[in-house]
Amino acid sequence: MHNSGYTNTCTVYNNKLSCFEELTGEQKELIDKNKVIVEYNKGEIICKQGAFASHILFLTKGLVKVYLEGKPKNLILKISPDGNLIGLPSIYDGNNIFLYSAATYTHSTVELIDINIFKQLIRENARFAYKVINVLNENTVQIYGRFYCLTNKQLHGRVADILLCLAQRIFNTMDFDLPLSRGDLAELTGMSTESVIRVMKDLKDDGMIETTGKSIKIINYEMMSKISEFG
Amino acid sequence: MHNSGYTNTCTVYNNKLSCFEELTGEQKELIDKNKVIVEYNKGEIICKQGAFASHILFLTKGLVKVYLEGKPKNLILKISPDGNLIGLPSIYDGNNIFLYSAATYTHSTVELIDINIFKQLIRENARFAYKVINVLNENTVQIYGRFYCLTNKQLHGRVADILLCLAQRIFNTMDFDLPLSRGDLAELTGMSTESVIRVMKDLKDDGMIETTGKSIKIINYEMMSKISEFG
DNA sequence: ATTAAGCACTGATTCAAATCAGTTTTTTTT
DNA sequence: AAAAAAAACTGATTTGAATCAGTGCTTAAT
Repeated sequence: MHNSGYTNTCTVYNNKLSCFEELTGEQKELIDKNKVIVEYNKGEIICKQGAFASHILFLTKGLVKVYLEGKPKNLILKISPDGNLIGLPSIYDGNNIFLYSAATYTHSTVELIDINIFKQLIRENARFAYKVINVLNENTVQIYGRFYCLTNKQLHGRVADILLCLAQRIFNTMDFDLPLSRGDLAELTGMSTESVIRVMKDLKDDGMIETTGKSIKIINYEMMSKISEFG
Repeated sequence: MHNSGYTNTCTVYNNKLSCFEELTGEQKELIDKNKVIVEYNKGEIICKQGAFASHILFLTKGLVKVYLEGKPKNLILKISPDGNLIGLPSIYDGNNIFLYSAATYTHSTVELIDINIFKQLIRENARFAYKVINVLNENTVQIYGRFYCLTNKQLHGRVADILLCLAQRIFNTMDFDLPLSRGDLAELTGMSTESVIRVMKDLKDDGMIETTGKSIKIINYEMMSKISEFG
C-alpha cells in the first residue's frame, strides 16, 4: 500500500487488552462470578458461526484461528494469540449470533463471559465502552489490512506478509517453530497448499528465509518487507 | 455461504442511524454547535486515507465509495448512501488517522462533526457508546460479507451479488438507474472492466437482468440469488 | 455541425495460480 | 520395529480471469 501502514494482517498489533482496567472492583467481580473457564484441545472449535452467542470469549492461553465458513474453503479473518477477546462483533441489538467460527491451533484456555453481563457493563460504564470501541477499531484495522493483502497481493507477497506477521506479532522473534502445517498456511494466505510450498521454496532458495521442518527463520527482513509490500 | 446470511456485501443493511437518539438535548446541541456542513461535487474526495481525522463525517445526501488506496488498484470497502457515518474506525486512542479514503459518486452533502466532541460524548454517555458499538458491528458484518465475496466467489457470483445489493440496499427497487460506470462496477467487484461487461452480457443473454445504458432491471431474482450464493 | 474524448463492447492472447497426479518424507499408530 | 497415515514436496496440465488490441457508440467540447 503506501504511507498509512497496513502491515498487520494476521492479528491485531497491540494485544495488551486494556478495556477491563476501566471496570470498578464491583464490575470486575460481576464478570468473575459469571464466567466459566474451559480447556480446549488442538483443532477443537470454540465458537461456531451462526450459533447463538451466549458468551464473549477471552483467550487466556493458546492460539486460535477466527474464520468464516465457506463451501469450497473457509476464509480466515485473523489468528488470535492469548490475551484477546473473541466474539465482540456479536454484541448487537436483537439477535446475538456468532459472525464467525473459531478453532484452536494449539491446546487453549478460554474464559466464557456472559454476553448480557458484558452488554450491561458497556451500557453502565462509558469508559469501558470507549475502550471496547478501541478494541473493535483495532480489529477493523487488521481486517482491512488482511482484506487488502488477500485481494491485491500475489502469492509471494502474501506468504512474505504472513511470515513477517507471525514473526512480529505472534512469536516476537525472527526464528520460531510454527504450530501450523503448510495446509494451515495455505488456508491463512488464501492459496493452495502446493503454492505455499513452491513460494516458500523460492524464498528459501533466494536466501530470504531458512526452513527446517516446523522451524522458520527470517534471514533477510528488509527484502521480505519489500516482497510483502510490492508482492 | 450457508445459513448465517452474509448477503449484504456493498453496504450496511439497516442504515437508519439510531445512535444520535441516545443523546440528551444538551449533547445534541454540542454536536450542532461543532459541526460544519459541506457540499461535494461528483468525484470529489471527502476524506483521505492516512490524513489526520479531525472529524467524523455524516453523509446527509449523496452516494460515496469508501476505499483503501492501493498501487495497481484501490479496494472498495463499501458504498455508502445518505444517513451513514464515515470515519468511525478513526476513533482510537493516540493518533486519529483516516483508515480509508472516501469519494463521491454523486453530488453529496456532508456534516463534519468534531472527532474530539464525538469521543467525549462516547466517554460521557454509555448508551450512546453502546449504539456506536452497534453501528461498528453492523459495519463489521458488511465487511466480512464483502471479504468473503471478493475472495471466494468467482466473477458471475460477484456481479450478481453487487447488483442484488445495489437493488436491495441502495435503490430499494429491482429497476434502477445506476450512477456508476462499468469501470466503477469493476472497481466495486474487484475485477477488470472487460470482465464486468462480459459477465453482464452473459446475465442479460440468460434473461437474468435487462440493461439499457445506465438502467438496470433484475428480472429473475431467484436465479440471481443462486448465482450470487454459489458463484 | 464537427471534432474530440470518454465509455461500452468484442475477440485473441497471456498469465498467475489452482488442480491433478504422482513421489518422498515425516509422523503416528499398531 | 513395522505398518499406516499424514504431511511435504514436485512436475505437468488446466483454467479463470486479466491484459492487450482493437471497433463502435455516446457524450461533451469546440
